[in-house]
Amino acid sequence: MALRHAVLAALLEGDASGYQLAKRFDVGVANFWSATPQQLYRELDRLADDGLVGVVVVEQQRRPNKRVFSLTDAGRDALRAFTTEAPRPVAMRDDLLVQVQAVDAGDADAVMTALAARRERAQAKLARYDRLRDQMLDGRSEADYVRTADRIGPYLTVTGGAMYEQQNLRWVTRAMEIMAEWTAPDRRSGSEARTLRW
Amino acid sequence: MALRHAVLAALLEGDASGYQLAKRFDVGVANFWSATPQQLYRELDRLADDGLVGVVVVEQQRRPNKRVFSLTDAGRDALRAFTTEAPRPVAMRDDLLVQVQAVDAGDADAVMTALAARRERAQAKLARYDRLRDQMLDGRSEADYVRTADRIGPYLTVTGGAMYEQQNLRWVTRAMEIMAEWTAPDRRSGSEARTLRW
DNA sequence: TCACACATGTAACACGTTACATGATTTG
DNA sequence: CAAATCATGTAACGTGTTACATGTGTGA
Repeated sequence: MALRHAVLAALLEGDASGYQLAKRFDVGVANFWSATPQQLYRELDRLADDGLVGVVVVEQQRRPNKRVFSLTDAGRDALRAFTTEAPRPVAMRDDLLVQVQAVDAGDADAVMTALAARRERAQAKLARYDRLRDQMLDGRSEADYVRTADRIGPYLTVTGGAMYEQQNLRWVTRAMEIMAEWTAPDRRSGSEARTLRW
Repeated sequence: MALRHAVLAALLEGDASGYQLAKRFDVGVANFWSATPQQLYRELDRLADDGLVGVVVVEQQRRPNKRVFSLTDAGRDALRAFTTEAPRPVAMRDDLLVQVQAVDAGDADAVMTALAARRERAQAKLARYDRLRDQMLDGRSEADYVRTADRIGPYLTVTGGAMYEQQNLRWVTRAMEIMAEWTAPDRRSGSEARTLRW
């Protein structure tokens, strides 16, 4: 049940509607958890049922009404309790890794293209995280920030996100080099270069 | 449907029983995908139904019989086709990141403990991946390996795994330093050090 | 003798994805 | 005038987790 707590944690940043949360949890943006809008609407209803979040319907003249959610004391307690539980180990689940693993029996060119696409994504996310981090620092040095800011959680996760994407870039780059070397035409005789031995 | 293809990719390494695959896909060992035994049994049945894997029941005298699965030509085709599809972007889903994000409203000591545990895990996995990689290289340099080995997929994913764990170590270490600094007793007045301002 | 490895599975549930549906307003 | 944004949701399905059940053989 980590989605619950991810939602609660997101509400620490301020009250929000399902729609706003959906943006924070978008795969392309999320730096500590990602989820689809439907997951959020479902979970928010449950959280409200369980009294961990409060709901206020905000009537808007020119927009559909929105339900603005906020942490209740019970929600805050649940979140605190969550931080004391052993986090479950992360499971590797990346399609691209499966494609790379299977490249020997697959289409090397297609995998190369996928690696290049991943590289672009990583670069974009890295840039986004760096910007976010700079906004948080607001001119201060890290040491200074740590001494003066009122939250470190978001700073640590955004730093983690940036480091993760940097690592992604390094790996993708290296993998592409090795694959290029592997599929190089001088590597093995004639037509065997790209289509392998089965 | 990436589990399917992960299973097919695993069978490239050789025929295996559900039990053997379960070990390869174990969270603590897996370097390109992880899955529980139940997922595998379920998926293997489906793959067999769909003719992507073949089954041979091996009778054993002192052991329960086992069903040994192998790739069929159709399975190989499906795997190849999979390598040409756009991989879906990875979704961030790590309990520890949620805990870190929420540390400002949570138990900082407990999160520290969790970070330390993650550091140990990362170190262990890194050591495992390094060993695996050394076994593959078998004394050869990387350049040499790429020229002579008959598969690169597993080498690339194990390299990725190792790099990923190294990055994990770097982040955890840094996060712990920053958190230690943050929770340091001289930081803010008295009892406010660990329990925050709400 | 106790725990672990081998080997298989069922049932139930929780979580995540995809497709679809609705309808107003703002921006280009 | 079309597309994007705001704002909500349902239905159906696919994937992943947890708990349980069964039984033999090996090693400390």
